[in-house]
Amino acid sequence: MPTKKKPQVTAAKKARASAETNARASAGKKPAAEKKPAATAAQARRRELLGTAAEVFAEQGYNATTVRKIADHAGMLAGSLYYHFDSKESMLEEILRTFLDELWDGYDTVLAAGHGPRETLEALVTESFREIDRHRAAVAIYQKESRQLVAQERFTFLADSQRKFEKAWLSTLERGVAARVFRYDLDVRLTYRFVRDTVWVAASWYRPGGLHSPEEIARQYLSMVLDGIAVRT
Amino acid sequence: MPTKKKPQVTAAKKARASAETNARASAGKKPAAEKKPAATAAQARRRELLGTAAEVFAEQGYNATTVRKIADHAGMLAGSLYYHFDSKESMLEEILRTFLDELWDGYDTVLAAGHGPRETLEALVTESFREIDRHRAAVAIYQKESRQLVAQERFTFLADSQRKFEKAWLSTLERGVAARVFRYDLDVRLTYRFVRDTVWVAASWYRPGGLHSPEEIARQYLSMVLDGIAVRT
Amino acid sequence: MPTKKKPQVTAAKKARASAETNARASAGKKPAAEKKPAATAAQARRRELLGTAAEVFAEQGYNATTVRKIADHAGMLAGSLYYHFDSKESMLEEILRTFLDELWDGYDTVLAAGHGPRETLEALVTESFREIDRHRAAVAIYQKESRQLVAQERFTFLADSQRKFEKAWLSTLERGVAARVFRYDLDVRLTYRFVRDTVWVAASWYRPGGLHSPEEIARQYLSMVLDGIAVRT
Amino acid sequence: MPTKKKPQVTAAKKARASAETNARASAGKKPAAEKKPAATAAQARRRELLGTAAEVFAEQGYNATTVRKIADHAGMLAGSLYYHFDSKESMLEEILRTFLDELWDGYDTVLAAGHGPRETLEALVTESFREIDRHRAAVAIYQKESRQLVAQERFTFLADSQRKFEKAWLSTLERGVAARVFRYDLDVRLTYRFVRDTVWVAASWYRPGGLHSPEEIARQYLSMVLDGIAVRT
DNA sequence: GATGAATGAGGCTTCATTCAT
DNA sequence: GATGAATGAAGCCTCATTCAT
Repeated sequence: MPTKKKPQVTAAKKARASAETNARASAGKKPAAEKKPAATAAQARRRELLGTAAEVFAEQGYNATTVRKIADHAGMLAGSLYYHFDSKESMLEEILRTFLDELWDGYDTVLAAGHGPRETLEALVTESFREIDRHRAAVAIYQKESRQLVAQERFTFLADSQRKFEKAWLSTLERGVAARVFRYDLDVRLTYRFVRDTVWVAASWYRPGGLHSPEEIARQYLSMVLDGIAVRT
Repeated sequence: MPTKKKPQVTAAKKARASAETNARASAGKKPAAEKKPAATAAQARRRELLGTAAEVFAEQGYNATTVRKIADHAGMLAGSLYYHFDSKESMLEEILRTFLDELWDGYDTVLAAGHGPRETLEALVTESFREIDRHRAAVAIYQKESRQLVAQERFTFLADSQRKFEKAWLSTLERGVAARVFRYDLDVRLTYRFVRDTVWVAASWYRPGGLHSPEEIARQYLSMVLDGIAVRT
Repeated sequence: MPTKKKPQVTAAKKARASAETNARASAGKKPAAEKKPAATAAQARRRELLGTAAEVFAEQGYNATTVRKIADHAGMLAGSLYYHFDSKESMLEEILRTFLDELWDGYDTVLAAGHGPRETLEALVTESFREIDRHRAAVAIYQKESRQLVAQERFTFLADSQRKFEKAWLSTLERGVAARVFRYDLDVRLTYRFVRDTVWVAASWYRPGGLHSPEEIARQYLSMVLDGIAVRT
Repeated sequence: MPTKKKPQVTAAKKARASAETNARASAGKKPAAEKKPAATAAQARRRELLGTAAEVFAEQGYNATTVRKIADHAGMLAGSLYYHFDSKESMLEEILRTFLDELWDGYDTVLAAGHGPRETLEALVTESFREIDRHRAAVAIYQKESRQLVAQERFTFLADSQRKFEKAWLSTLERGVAARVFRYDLDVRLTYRFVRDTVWVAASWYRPGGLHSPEEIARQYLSMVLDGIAVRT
């Protein structure tokens, strides 16, 4: 993986420029309207393509997904994707980054709310299922590929997120044990893995628009995780 | 596989013959005992190579694993693997088949024992962790790749196993609910997925020879699954 | 061939579309005439490459011809051929199919003309030498490889052609014997082989643009086949 | 094709030694008997293997024939063939040399007999069909592969033979034309090719032990070649 | 924005050949 | 004489990527 030499201003610039695009254009008042049609159209296409790519990555696995398959799904030729993106890998990166950004928006809000440990855990689980609902493909990709990816420089942000994630959960669990809200005899690290996996693996079978809303699934999961499946005697 | 005519036939034969070979070993005499060492050595090499391959597949993912990487780990050249196996895919198949065969040996014994639902569930979970202990790599591969593989004719045995698996678990859970051993308000299918994932995902982080024995991990998992992590109020 | 989804589809389509393309060219106007150049250019390239491939196959034998050799002759890299064709084998198939299609165009015309047996034989031989002139490489390939190829599903069309071919010749010879135009003491099958080989083997030494036109060679061959090389006594 | 460095005395020596072997062994009288059992057995095995190889080469083509296929037909493993022969190519060479040696034994006898041109031609054709009968596989191989092979140093003996062959036939034909035994209006080179091909291609369909003896087929071929297939008017 | 054609690296597989046993 | 295991070169094919149009 030699570092890129070609500027490739086109795609990369556009991506980052698009956010500011909103602000820029002729110093307008009502900032939301009029001015971004061009940039927004490009942005929309970009998002659309990333959605398609995510779907295919999730379905077939990143390595098994050829750029051609993505292009097919998007109704264009493989080469054309390179007008929009630097590389297959950069698509993957953007998909995962976008997902994690949104995930942490939600998590940070929850963690900042100052709930008790049980409420925090409930809120985190519920938030997680909401993310699965919104970013099913990205979550599935994350589950399957992140272990391999973290080793690459480009994807170290995954490791950062994982660390933050672990910290949030562990501290919540520890707070709960200390507060005698959670059982004192738990191996906290084991429990962490248990809850974490339990939640995220759901992305592998969850289909948005199914029978249960994310909140409902969260409720049931929480019921099992908190109270167990055995009848209380 | 009617196309090939390679020594694989020989090898495959040996593979199947090996069970008896081992059995006869203890029976001291010398009834044609001389020819086994060769067959057994071949068997051993085969198993060794499959073990290596499984390790690499689990580590890097099947698609991302090149035949050369496997060969490197085995200390030989890529082409040499083809003396022992038909293809990369056939290695994968044999790894998964061997694992599932052993898994079902254990499961079938449990299911045939006529335990009550809770004991059955406990025994299945314990058995599962034992399999994870013994076939960690194969389990990890199974987790990551089986969804893509089932579509291929060659791997339909995965689907068969999945069906059997689902049936065993669902019926155990249903028996438990009927017997009021498990909570009546559970969505059984959801619970099935919950328990299933809960157990198998462990393969992604479990390292044999670590602090906890499989039985101990099983006990803790069961404790969480059955009684929940919340303090009983 | 349901596996592939490559541009070959496009290419193949073009190939079939090309006949009409050529026809329309002379009709001066401009009814959507702009899109053809592309299609025709692709067609031309395809034909060019097949011609190159046929040359090399004929020269070195199909098996001994590496994809790289073809690419070298075409001034490109081996992998680039796969933009135009599915596989080495599919090139061979297209070469032979194209040849046989044209061959049967000619033969069918001859056979439908209602000539007497001697005239039919003369016309078939002449037509054959014309085909050798036009498709020298394909004929040579056909001679050398068809026996091995017919066994493959993909090349059963060769067997069909062979059957049709045999029927046409045998019936012509039989008609001739019945009409006392050909000697009654001939073993018809042996004669069939004799004439058939006599004609087609010429492809192995014939060089188009040489001293003799195909028609002239045909005349000499016919003279030998019909009247023998001995002086009449 | 780097020149061999390894002595490989074994196989090569044996082959050449075998002829003298007869003479050697304990200065015997009646030279034919007793003494060669060992050498002869080896010789026989060698011949047997070459026969097998020739069969497979003829059936599948030299390039498409793997050493393993030959070994399979011979009931041994691929590596074992290298005890008997230096290489796949040396097997091919020996097959062709043996065939050509015998062919020229026959031809030389015919040519030295001082027959007239027509009788010579008849004798050569008959002799050819006898060789086809005896060496069908070798003839078929020769037909299919010789063009590619002559370019290689090792197979220049093929070119020598071809030259001799052409000379023998051309001079016979020319003698015949001069003697007004053959038609004066023939293109002699064309006729040469015609007759040559006509005869040898028969190897591609001839099956020894069929309905017709080689002599009978020769008679029919000669009848066609000399007198033509048309009724004389 | 997109297409069509090509590149170049690399992947899986085959195969003639070697050699210790 | 033969086997079993391995080597190393080469073959076919795939795929991310580039670029002129």
